[in-house]
Amino acid sequence: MSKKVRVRFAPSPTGGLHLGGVRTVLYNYLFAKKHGGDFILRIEDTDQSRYVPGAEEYIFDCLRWCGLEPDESVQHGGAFGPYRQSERKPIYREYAEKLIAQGDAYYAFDTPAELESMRENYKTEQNPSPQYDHTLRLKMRNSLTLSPEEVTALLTSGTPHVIRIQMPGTGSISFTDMIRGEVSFDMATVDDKVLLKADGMPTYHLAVVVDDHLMQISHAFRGEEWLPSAPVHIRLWEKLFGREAMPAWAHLPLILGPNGKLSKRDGAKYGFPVFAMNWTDPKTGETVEGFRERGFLPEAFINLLSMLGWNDGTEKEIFSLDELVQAFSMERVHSAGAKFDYEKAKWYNQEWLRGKPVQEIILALRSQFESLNSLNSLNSLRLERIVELVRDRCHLLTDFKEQMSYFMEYPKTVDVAAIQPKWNVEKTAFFQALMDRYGAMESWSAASLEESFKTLATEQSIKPGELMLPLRIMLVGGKFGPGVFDIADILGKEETLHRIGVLIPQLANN
RNA sequence: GGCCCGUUCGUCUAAGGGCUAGGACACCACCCUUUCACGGUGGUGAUACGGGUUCGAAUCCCGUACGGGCUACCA
Repeated sequence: MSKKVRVRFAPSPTGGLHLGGVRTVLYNYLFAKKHGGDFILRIEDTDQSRYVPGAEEYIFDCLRWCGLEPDESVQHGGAFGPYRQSERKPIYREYAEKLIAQGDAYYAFDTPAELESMRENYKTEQNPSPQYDHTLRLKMRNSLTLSPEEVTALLTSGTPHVIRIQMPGTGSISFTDMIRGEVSFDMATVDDKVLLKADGMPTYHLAVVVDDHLMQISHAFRGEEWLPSAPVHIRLWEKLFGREAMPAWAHLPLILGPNGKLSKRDGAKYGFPVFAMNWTDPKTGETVEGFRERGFLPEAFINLLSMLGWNDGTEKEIFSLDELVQAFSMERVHSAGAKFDYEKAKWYNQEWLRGKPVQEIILALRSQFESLNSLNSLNSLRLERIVELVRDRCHLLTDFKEQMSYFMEYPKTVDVAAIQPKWNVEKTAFFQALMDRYGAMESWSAASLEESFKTLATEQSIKPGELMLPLRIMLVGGKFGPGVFDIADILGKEETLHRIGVLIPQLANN
């Protein structure tokens, strides 16, 4: 029988969680759940120099928001911990030493300066970036070129060193990618990657192989940017645990920005979020906006991400997470990268907003806008009517703020210029009379307000069309929003009369 | 430069050798609407190029071009 499906994602706590990262998590998650397996989250904190405090918690917060909680992780426990790479340090050295004993790796004592001068010295026009590979390793200071005595002496004296894989200078290596099929590499073109760093921490290359083995990972899905280093990982599997035990690989297509691989800079540059949630770098204080704060619903965020490189073969585009789990298959994941389209992203959110009960929208709005929480229960009822009225005009949760603002307080700006040129004494008279009529009304409803308005207009021989816009400007402040009489209805008698009354003298005097 | 991956409307994509290359976003027009949206109807718009294989190619093969990724003691 096939072993249980176990997939893992290994974020590095060095910053925010971007679109591509969340999508990788999502596809891992979907595949695992579809096959009744586990989704493991391992923290890739090997590079201490870039480790940012708070980033680890941030990653979990993002996943929680998206509804993609791992089954095993630093925070959730599990049988294969620890899940933080820094806490697994001794394990990696053991396997690195094993490779050396087998003759598949070696110690290298080259200093950063020596490496730099190597790259400088061997740089040519044909080869601008020489690699530490089979053509150059015998010219460097390592356990291949030094005598055993020298090596022992350097080691015992505590000389800083790394362990490098020794890639063969001939032959090729190939594997089957679930998305791309057979991929093969000429081993002579692959360099001797560092496996264990001078500080004793593993590089990704060693860690991913050792951990995938120890954590019994059955499927390894990651971004396409890892494809070039796949031969190193395949080689490590061959030498350490055997190819039969190796997980199935899938290299996901990249999510592209307007210019190549999506970067966090693109967000600021083109005006859309690139991170799941706001991320503030504690070192620089710089904040990059997240989809959540921009007003996206998690369902929509997940949905739009899922469709960037995958579809179910039908014309269905709106999927809940549960539906995705059902419909997902790695066979239908694309091989080509997908350019992120913010306009379409907003459309997904609009669709999700449309299908949501008012109460849930209000709940989401309350969590986003503190000011809404101060409303009492009576206003809460009013809030429901308002949300129902403006929801069709909103793509994002944040759009509600603007759409609802004139219900909550007097309009911040009033576009008097839109009606001033056509204002006259007849209109002044009309609105004064309207205030009397409205003031005397017993039943305050949109229908009765409209009827009364039109009757008065007819009596005074003014076309209602001439008066609708002025009324709107008075109540809303601009040329937007739902029907004026609905607005007046919700505003209530007192506030409606106040807003009309305030503007009449202004218009009449100019 | 080298290695690897990729290429269908502007964007996301459907079509796994056989209808007029279908849908969605965006855009345009019209309808609805005495505002702005929503909605409805319709429209513009694509198989990168060149060779093969085949009765027949978007689809399979080769080449070219273009795009992207990698080329760190980062992931």
